[in-house]
Amino acid sequence: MMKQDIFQAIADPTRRAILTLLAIQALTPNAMAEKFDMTRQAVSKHIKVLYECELIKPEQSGREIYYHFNAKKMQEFDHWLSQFRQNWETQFNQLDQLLTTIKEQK
Amino acid sequence: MMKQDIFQAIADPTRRAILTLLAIQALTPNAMAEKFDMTRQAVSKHIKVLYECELIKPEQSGREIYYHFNAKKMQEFDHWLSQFRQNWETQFNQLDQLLTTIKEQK
DNA sequence: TATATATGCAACTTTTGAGTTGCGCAAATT
DNA sequence: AATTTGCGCAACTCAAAAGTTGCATATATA
Repeated sequence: MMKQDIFQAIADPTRRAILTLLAIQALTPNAMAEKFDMTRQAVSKHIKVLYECELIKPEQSGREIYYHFNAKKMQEFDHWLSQFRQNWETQFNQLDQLLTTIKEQK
Repeated sequence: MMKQDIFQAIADPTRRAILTLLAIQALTPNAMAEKFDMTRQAVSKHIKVLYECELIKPEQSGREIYYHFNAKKMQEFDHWLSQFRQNWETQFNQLDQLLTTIKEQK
């Protein structure tokens, strides 16, 4: 498992749109293909990428497969991003200080 | 401006490493190239991508260019992620409830 | 049982992107 | 002034990824 890179997975705009859709409700591959102007097979390949990095989960229902958004996996991004969070808070505090200093000089 | 996609920029592992480096301290292209086993020109291309989506900012100093991490831009990513945050909190609450129910049944 | 539908897999083409080599320009050094 | 150094740009190669067509399989429906 984890054949695919989660960063690579969200790099594609179509896959991001799929994730946004699935975050609202689970859908079958056919239903997704109808939403985008794309063949079913093309969507199917995106699904494979998203599935392999565990961003979505399949739920078999007869011959249909409903794909669900896996929120837990999305948190990996959040974790990666957190290394910068300290940094941007600092940069903004510095900006705040600068603005305050300018104000006081007036 | 904004020729490059921020998601695309982050998709590459080398560019992610560059961002991590620059979040700690500003560096010149040559300094970055030394960190990775890569030609300066290869790094230079990554710099271009990161610059064009405003994830880094150049600071000219003589003939050297120090590139700084732009924390503000990274927040855009955070913003995109926030659409799922509600979702994953919900999914975890549901999991919590399920686990609680199972416990109570014992 | 025959047929239609939903899906995944494989082969192929086309596009994109990472990395290299070579060049030119501007700032430092001699 | 000549040379070295730091950098960006353009052309090229090569690998990966997006999308297509065709096919196989499994589940419904007639």
